[in-house]
Amino acid sequence: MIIEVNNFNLKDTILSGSCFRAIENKDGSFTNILKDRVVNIKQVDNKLYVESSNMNNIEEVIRNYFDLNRDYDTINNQLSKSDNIMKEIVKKCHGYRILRQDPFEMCISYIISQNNNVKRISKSVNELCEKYGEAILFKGNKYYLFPTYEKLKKLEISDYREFGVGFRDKYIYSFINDYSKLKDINSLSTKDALKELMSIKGIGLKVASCILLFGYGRLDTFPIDTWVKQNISMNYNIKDDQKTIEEFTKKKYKEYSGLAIQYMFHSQRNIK
DNA sequence: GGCCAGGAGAAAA
DNA sequence: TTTTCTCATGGC
Repeated sequence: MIIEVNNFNLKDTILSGSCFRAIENKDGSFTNILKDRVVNIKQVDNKLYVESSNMNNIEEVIRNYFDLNRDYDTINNQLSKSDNIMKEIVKKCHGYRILRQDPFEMCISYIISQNNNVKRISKSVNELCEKYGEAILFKGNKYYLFPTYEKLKKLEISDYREFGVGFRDKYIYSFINDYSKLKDINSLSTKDALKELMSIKGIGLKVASCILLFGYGRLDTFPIDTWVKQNISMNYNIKDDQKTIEEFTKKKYKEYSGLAIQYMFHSQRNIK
C-alpha cells in the first residue's frame, strides 16, 4: 500500500518522544503498534510504503494517526508570523506532526512519564503490553497491542510494580477506576477537559495537557515541562514561573499553542 | 555511586 | 496562595 504525502517527515514525527512504542528498523522503516494493529512504514520522498497486520481501512487509519488530513502549511504560516524565533523553529520542524494516538494508552503512558525518562517510560509501557496485551503475529515477529480497559480493570495496585513504575502504581490504578471520565472529553471545551482529566488522582496539568494534545489532537493544549519553561523564559526574557509562561504562550500562539510548544521541544531535542 | 528524569500530591511556610 | 519535600527506580 502506498500513500502519497506532503509536508510530512515520518522519522521526525515518530521519534518525537510522544510515542513510546515505535521501533526503528535497519532498512529505515518504522514498526509501530497502533490501537488495533501493527504497522510497518517506510518513507521515500513523498510516498509512504505501508504494511500492516490489518490492512482494513489502512489509508484512513494512517492518515488519521499522523494527522495528515490537517493543513499544517496554513498553521505553520500563522505560527511563523508570531515572531522571528518561532519562524526559525517552524522552519526547522517542517514535516513534523502531532500524532493522534489512543487516549487510553496516552493516559497510562503519561501517568508513567511523571518524573521519569523516555527510555524507562518505553520499557514500562512495553512490558505492560507484553504481559496484558493481545499478541499479534506480523512478519514473523510477535507484537503486543496495548492492554484493554477490561483487562487492566482486574489488576491490583501492586500488580503494576513489576513494570518498574514505582510510586506511579496507585495513579494508574486510580485512573482505571475513573476511566468513565474519558467518555465526555471530546464534547468538553479544552479548559473543562483539562479540569476533568485533572480530577483523576495522578494526573496534573502537564500530564493532562499531553493526553489532550497527543490523544485527542487538541493543538491548543500545551504541556509545559521544566525545559520548555526555562527556555521560553530565556528567549523572551520573562519570569520563569508556571503562570507567567502559561499566559504568555496562550496569548502568543493562541489555538496552536500546543504545536508551538511541541516544535520548541522537538527542535531542542534535535540539537542534542 | 550520586544524579537525574517531558511531575503530582501533600505538607509546610 | 506559593514553596518545599517526598515518592521508586533504572540508566548514565
